[in-house]
Amino acid sequence: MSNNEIIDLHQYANLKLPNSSDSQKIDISKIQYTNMNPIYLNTEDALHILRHDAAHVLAQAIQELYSNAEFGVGPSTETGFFYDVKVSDSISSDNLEEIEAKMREIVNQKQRIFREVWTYDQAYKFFKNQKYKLEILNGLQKSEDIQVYRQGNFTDLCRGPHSLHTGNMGYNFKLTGVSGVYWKGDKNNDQMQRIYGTLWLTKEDLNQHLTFLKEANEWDHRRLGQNMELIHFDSQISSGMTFWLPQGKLLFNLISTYLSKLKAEHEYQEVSTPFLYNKVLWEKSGHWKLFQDNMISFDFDEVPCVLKPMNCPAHIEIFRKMVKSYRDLPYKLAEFGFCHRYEPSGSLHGMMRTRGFTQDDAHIFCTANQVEEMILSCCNLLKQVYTNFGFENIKVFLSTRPDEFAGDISLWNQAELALEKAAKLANLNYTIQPKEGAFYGPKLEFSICDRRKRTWQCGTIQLDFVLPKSLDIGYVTEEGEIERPVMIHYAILGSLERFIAILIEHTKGLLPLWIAPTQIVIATVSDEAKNFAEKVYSNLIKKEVRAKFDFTSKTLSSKIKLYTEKRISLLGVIGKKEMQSNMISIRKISGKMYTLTLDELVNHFKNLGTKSELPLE
RNA sequence: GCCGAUGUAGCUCAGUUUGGCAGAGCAACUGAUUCGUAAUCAGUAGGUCGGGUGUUCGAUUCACCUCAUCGGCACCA
Repeated sequence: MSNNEIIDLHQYANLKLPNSSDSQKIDISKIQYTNMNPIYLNTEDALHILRHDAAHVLAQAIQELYSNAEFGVGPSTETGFFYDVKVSDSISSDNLEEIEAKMREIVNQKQRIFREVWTYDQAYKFFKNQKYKLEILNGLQKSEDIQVYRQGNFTDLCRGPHSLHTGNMGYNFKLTGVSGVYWKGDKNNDQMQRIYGTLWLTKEDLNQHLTFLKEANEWDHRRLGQNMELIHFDSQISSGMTFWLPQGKLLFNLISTYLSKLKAEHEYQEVSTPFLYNKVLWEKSGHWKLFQDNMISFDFDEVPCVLKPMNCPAHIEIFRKMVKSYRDLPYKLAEFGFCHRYEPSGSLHGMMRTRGFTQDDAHIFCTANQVEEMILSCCNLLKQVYTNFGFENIKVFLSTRPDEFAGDISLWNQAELALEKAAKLANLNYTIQPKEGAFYGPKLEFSICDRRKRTWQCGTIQLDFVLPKSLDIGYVTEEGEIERPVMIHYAILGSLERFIAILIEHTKGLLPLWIAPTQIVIATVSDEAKNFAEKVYSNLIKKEVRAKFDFTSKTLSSKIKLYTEKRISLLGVIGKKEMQSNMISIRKISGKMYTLTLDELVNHFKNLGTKSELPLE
């Protein structure tokens, strides 16, 4: 065995170890092993083992520093590791340095990591003061061998694998944070603290990751949206709500107009419905029972009222008024509906999670026979929109029946099958999320990641056999019978606020030109160019190019800096040179330069379509 | 809602350790400058130090409460 092999041979070889009432200290050098692939230090394969080592070293350090620490679980993660602990005085982020120093000490000591196999009773006795470890033991069979790993004074119930000593994990790690968690993720359980760390094979990888975290801050939509003068938040006067500044509202309108047009092409009819409703409606629909904590409600004129958290019951109301016969189906409604939800304070997050947001909502009322075709067309339209916005990597989830649901199971099964079939026909690469569906039906969810790689649900297609029944709507069939329509809830972007936030983060503020609220700024080099610049600007405006101007006496350099910070893609520079040649110098934010006539420039904008870039090349 | 951190000028942030007149840069405003691809110069103005209560001769600073934000957790029709 070479020195830099770190494989935990027992784990990988699946060796049969003797049952014994005594703990077995296994010395690897005495084990015969064949047919095993060794894992070497400094390989990707080793990384998750080393991160798991780091979790144990973290726990060991905490055990030494906090005598009364109780431990939960401590796995490796995609970028590092964490350990859940409970100590009598809580651990603050100020304590991390001290813990990290202790960890480095343990790494330095290269403590041998032993794998041991105990009996259930032995383990039970050993962990008698470790409440959470005992709970884990309770979940195991009494006849099972219990595997533990031990290094120094620290022994942990663990499936492994681990490397051979605490030195292998190296020093390329950093504790990154502390957060509160519930034991087993259940809010009814004890509150514990999770200490997070990140660990990499090389110093460069570590620094790269830390830089990534730092840069994620820079491209945060809250910061960028403010620099770009799109949005404003004032949490003291309206927490969890967006103030759209003029440029932001323009962006919002450009996106919603694009969607309106597209939906009209697909025979959706746009409607607008009230914000405020009598609570009775939501009691009937079933929402009140399940979501009253998240609905904003109050008495108004002595009537119990609710601000709509969604648009479906309102669209059902329109269906009731407008649709009588099977001839009217499928009936497709669309609305940019502003919804209010009382989101928990800790979940608010810029425009990603707000208490007031605009759903690009749509509902299709159809017959059972039309369902598949409708869902398929929903999937295809959705794909087209995401592609136009430049999102290629969207995550698709199929969420199935939750424990708390309405309606009967056979309808649910039918609905889940229909969604799955359509997803396959649309070539969607989806993952099933068991029990994550809405109470009234299963759903396809379309999620995108933000700059920090957090996933946010945007689009959704939900099948619903329940609301048409609870709110009692029907249509007359060919045979003259009354039948309930099937309802499909359909949002392409989901919340416009959330989608725009993600778009800002993805593009680092460089919005695709076809929806950039300001497409170009015309800037003068000096006052003598002002007349020509004015002419250029007014011509662009006449041709509906979203241009702005800057004829101030600031230097060109300072203008470039200013509009780079505002994330304006194109700067039209006009000075003496341009005046004389009757040309416009275009500077892309990247620094690339072009010289065009006014007509050429206008034509480029005219031919833009939904392309992100001007075809300047 | 929970754990931890944070809240000072429009924005980014010092100052609080040890209580004693509220600080800087950028932005804004005024004036000068007419400049060629990421910051021209000078001047002026701008803050109840998130809010409340307490301790104190005196609180931005200390204590308690509260609101909000950030990183996570939980929740997300």
